[in-house]
Amino acid sequence: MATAAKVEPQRVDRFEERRRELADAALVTLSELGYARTSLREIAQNSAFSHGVLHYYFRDKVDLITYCVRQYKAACVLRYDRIVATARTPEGLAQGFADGLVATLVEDARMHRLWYDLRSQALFEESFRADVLDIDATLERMIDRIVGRYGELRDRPAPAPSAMTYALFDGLFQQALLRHFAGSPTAADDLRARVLGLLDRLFPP
Amino acid sequence: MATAAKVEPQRVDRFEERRRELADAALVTLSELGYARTSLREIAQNSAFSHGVLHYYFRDKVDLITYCVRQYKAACVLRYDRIVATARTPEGLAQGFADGLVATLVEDARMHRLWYDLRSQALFEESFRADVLDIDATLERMIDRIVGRYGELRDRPAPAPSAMTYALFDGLFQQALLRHFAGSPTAADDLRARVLGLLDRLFPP
DNA sequence: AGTGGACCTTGACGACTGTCAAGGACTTCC
DNA sequence: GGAAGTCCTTGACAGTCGTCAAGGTCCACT
Repeated sequence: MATAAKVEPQRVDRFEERRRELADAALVTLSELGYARTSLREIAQNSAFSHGVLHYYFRDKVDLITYCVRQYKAACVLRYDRIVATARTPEGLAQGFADGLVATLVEDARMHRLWYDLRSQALFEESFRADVLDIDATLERMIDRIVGRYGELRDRPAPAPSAMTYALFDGLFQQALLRHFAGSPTAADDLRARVLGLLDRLFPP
Repeated sequence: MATAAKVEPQRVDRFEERRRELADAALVTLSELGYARTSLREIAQNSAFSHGVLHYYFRDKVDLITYCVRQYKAACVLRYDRIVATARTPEGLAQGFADGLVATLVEDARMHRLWYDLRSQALFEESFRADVLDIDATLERMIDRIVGRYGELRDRPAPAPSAMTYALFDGLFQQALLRHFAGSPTAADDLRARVLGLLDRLFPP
């Protein structure tokens, strides 16, 4: 039908747009309170709508949070691929990578504590596990692109499986995040130094 | 008084003993359900007592969980210090360390997912932060003793700040834990290989 | 024997949760 | 202009939560 072809996609777009809008609001609340203490009413209160609307756009709470996690992923990887694309020397890439992590630590601290919270939840609730593993794999590939490119610039092969490299950098970042929230003033600088140090160790002279 | 000197310590002991007993039961439930879904009634149901008794021995829920976290710490470090004490060669220490981590991964998986859960909570709730940081420091020192001893056996100085070494091994372990719960059959073997690989990189030839 | 205190259970409270049905407001189309 | 459908609000539901007070039971001591 002529009308269906015109109306349908528009409706879907508006529907999807609202979902994204609500998920954005939910992410703000979630990153503020954490998974355990975030209620649907609290999410709605930090949005322009009332609590009932959440069940109009999402099947249930798990559906909403799963959608949020997916949305979070999309915004997560963008920063670093630009660094990879623009770097011309290994030193420049290393600096850009370390600075990027530090910037993430400072600017997106709340969002990342939510990520670690949800990843911990995935250890208990199976409903989150698939999405969490998917995001984790995306982050792993991102780290792998950076480390791989760094190796290229220094004419070296990949030093270790990507899962291992990812785990190492993730460990550094997570510790820095904890220290950051604990009020340590050196958390950011320590992170930068350790990221550069780890890169050195992965590609010894 | 003669009676006070005899009765007081006994009462304190019984009181402390019950607290430990209840904390043990709480840890079982917590490691099963995670922080977000564990209620005081559920804890009591998995113990020999009713839910009201928890407020006889603990001020409130935070007091209980804080006590649990402290108790968890004590049991946490024992395994590895024995490994350090008995190892005579660097290869033996490395093997013992890697095997110990793998054993922890398999046997104490539930307990350790609780640890990561609570550490994530500490990023949100300030009431947990002090205890979590304390446990984290204890684990860091444990890793430092292992790596330091390994360096001794190979006549090398410490390769990095203990906080960095701890973060790296913790990253490896946490990834292995996620894979373990996701059902990956190679999680344990991968962890072993990566721990040994990381030790090698920390002390390059 | 009986009294005081430690220990534990029971039941209730107000608050909060996810979920959903009923219905109003508003737009779109015939 | 009225009908249909979209979008959102409101209010209620059945549970569950942490907390606490009232009151038991049991033991030790006088």
